[in-house]
Amino acid sequence: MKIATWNVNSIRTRLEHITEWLQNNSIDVLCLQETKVVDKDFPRSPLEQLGYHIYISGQKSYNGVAILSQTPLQDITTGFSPILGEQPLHSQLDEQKRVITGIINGIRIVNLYVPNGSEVGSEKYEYKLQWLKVLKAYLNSLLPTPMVVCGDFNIAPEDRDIHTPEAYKGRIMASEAERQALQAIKDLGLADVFRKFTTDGGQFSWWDYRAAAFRRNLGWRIDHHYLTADLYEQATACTIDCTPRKLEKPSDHTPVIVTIPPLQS
DNA sequence: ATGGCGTATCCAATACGA
Repeated sequence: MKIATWNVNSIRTRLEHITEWLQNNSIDVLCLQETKVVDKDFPRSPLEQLGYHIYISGQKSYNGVAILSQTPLQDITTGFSPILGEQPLHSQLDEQKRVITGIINGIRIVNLYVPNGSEVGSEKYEYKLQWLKVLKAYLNSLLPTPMVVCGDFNIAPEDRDIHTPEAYKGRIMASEAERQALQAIKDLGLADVFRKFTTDGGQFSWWDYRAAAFRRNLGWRIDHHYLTADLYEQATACTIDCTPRKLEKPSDHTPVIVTIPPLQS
């Protein structure tokens, strides 16, 4: 079973890239971020025609997540509140549509669009750290079900995940507090499955649109799959597909795919 | 230090991303 994550930076603008990519790759579950569209305007039919069931949580202009699955998902919920309870903090964080989850073959898929954070020390940075703290509680509540937690984390876990780490030391997506917040989540029993297969640097999932960053491979690896121990052991591959990033008018991110055995006992 | 590019929106100039 192949589970992919892809920040598409507007699903309406990227629709042809997405349908073409799905036709060329046997993807069972696709987790999308930054769909940037309200639910009533989500382009369902072109994706349903490819056999996908569609689960969405969108908003106008910003954020928005979706799961496409060849098999129907169970227990779909969106946001923190259904799992953590209706508290003011959770409701407030749920105004931005960044979380959707469901179960397939006994595996819980969690699709996340972690806040960007803008700049270290900014209000948005504090929001990001608070959001990550709530995310940890959210994921803890979902355990011990086997999980694939994937999405755009907007954090480079290590220096080898950044093209020029010394230039970004302590900056947004590389700061110590962000990395510690991510580590606290991993300490629940989740592991970055890309690193099971690849220790190299220079492996990225996002490249700035500016300064010909993609052509020069000046990127960051900020799109990840975190797996519970059982699934991590069973995973047979995790690959970054740079093909869509080469197209005309691409997303600034490219898909990352994990392969795990089809059925869980 | 800034902007560099791209997307969305009250379609023009601004917010936001990473």
